[in-house]
Amino acid sequence: MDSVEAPKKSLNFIEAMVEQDLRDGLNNGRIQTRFPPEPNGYLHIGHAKAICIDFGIAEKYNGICNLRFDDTNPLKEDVEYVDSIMEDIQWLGYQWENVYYASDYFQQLWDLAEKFILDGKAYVDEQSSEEIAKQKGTPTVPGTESPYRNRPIKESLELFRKMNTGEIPEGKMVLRAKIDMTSPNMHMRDPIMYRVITDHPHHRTGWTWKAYPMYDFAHGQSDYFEGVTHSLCTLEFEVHRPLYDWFIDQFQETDYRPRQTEFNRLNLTYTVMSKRRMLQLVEDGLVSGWDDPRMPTLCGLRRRGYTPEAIHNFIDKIGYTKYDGINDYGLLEHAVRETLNKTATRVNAVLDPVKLIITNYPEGQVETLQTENNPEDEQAGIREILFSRELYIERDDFMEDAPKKFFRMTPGKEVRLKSAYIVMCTGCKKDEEGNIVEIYCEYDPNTKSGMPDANRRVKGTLHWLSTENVVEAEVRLYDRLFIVENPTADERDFRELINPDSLKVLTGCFVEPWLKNEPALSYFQFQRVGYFNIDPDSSAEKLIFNRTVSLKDSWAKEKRK
RNA sequence: UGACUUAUGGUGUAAUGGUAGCACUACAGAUUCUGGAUCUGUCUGUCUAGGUUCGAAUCCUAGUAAGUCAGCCA
Repeated sequence: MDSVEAPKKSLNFIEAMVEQDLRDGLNNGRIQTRFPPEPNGYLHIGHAKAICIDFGIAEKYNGICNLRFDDTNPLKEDVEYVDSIMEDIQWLGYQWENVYYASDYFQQLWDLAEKFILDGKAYVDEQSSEEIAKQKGTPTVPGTESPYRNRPIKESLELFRKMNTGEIPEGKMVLRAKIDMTSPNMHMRDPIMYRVITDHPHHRTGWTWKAYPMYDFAHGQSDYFEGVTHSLCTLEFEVHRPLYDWFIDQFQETDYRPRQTEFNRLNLTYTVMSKRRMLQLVEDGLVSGWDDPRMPTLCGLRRRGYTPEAIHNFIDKIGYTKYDGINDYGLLEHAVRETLNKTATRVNAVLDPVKLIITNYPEGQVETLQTENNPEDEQAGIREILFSRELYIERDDFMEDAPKKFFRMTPGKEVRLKSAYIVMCTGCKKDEEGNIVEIYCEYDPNTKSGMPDANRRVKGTLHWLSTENVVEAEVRLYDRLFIVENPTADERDFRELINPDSLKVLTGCFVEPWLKNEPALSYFQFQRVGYFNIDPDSSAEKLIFNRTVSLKDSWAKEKRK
């Protein structure tokens, strides 16, 4: 029988692996993932990619996903970030099964570390970090063993305990796994498991601990304690995997074990994604903060007008592979346009207003016209707009001497005023400097939208507002933050590569009056212009809109020719 | 010159030994009361060289190129 089912969307390699594991009956068919942020900064679109796979896999295969804060470095972490991270995850539409902290496992990790010492698999090294680094060798030169490597187990155990009492100053001792100093994998050359941090409290455990586990010892073991089956992370942890597996090999008690799988991180053109660089942008005042609408942070994108659906749409398009490429910023813009096109209410807004006078329209007359809220959505309904003799139109929509392909207002030509009448341009008035101050036209009363004559073919349609019925607004036009595709790869400092036009603030713009009562973050399509949302700093007294993304503009393209 | 990983149009991603497809971009055209959206079409691709096979983007070998790793960061 013929069927018209949509072709099955192919699985990405992680989904394929999970389905294979399920077929193999691995871990009794249990699927558990985790999203493990370090609470030391704000989440960005790259994290969103990780969140979507971590939570998405759990959701798709009836598993669970926990949120686990990887808080093993008290120097860098703060509660301040915990709340914003949770907010961003929920904004994306996900709910974790449990919230855990790596610091919840400090005792368990400690006991495990002692077991490693007792088993002769870890030792306390008293050398300086410089000495340890020197002995580590290089990728091409094998390392040499520490003189403390074969000290008595009892000695290591005593010293390890002292590392946690404050008796041992910072930097004087570390606990190291005893693996192989000649391994071609640097991470296997007796990696550090614990270091001492005495003069900084942990944001959750305070002064309880003086010895803190390193990522490699904390992360995999936390996965194991929690019962994670699929530990998904980005490509740079590939070389850590042998160590991840080695630790678990040493104490694994049943068939169960977590498996680490790496996927490509998200790189975006015209964007910097590293926490360090983003922090510099904030600290140098190059952006207004972490939630500056030009930032790739989730709070920045949210303020810019991106919706969770738009983010998901984008993440769906880019996929998960092991190839470390760079994604087009244009694809992100396409994703948000595609999403908002279906949902954004259309409104009239005139960003650069000039007065249009309909000379044959009765003075003082006001008509109430109807217009669609969204032609892409029949459910969206219609609303009323007021029409009168004097209107505002976009300065760009008039040219006194227009080229042939200019389909807008120019003397002697007809254009349609959206949802109103067809008008014929008759001229304009200029000031002494030649600036156009008024444009004149005559309307055809028989061409009101809905009337038979309104079906006349007219090339251009303009948006407009009645001068009687507008409210003023500030409009912030945002564009990509950098002028080069890959600021990180450029030899110049990335701060010199900032797009000087990434923000243009327009004042004296006009919008439909009802918009002043809409809540912050509401989003709209300014008809023929772009997608805009209401900035959180906006108020009924002072309306502020952010441009999320412009509409595609084939006239701009035509003009360039 | 070590280990690990990767290589499919300009970009991202499919094809799981059997017709190289999709999306974005670009470019045409149709259509349109948004120069938006929608629709149609066009351009452009399996890193190289060997091998296995009836058949290779896919498997093997070698090369080339790229990424990651030498924090008491994660």
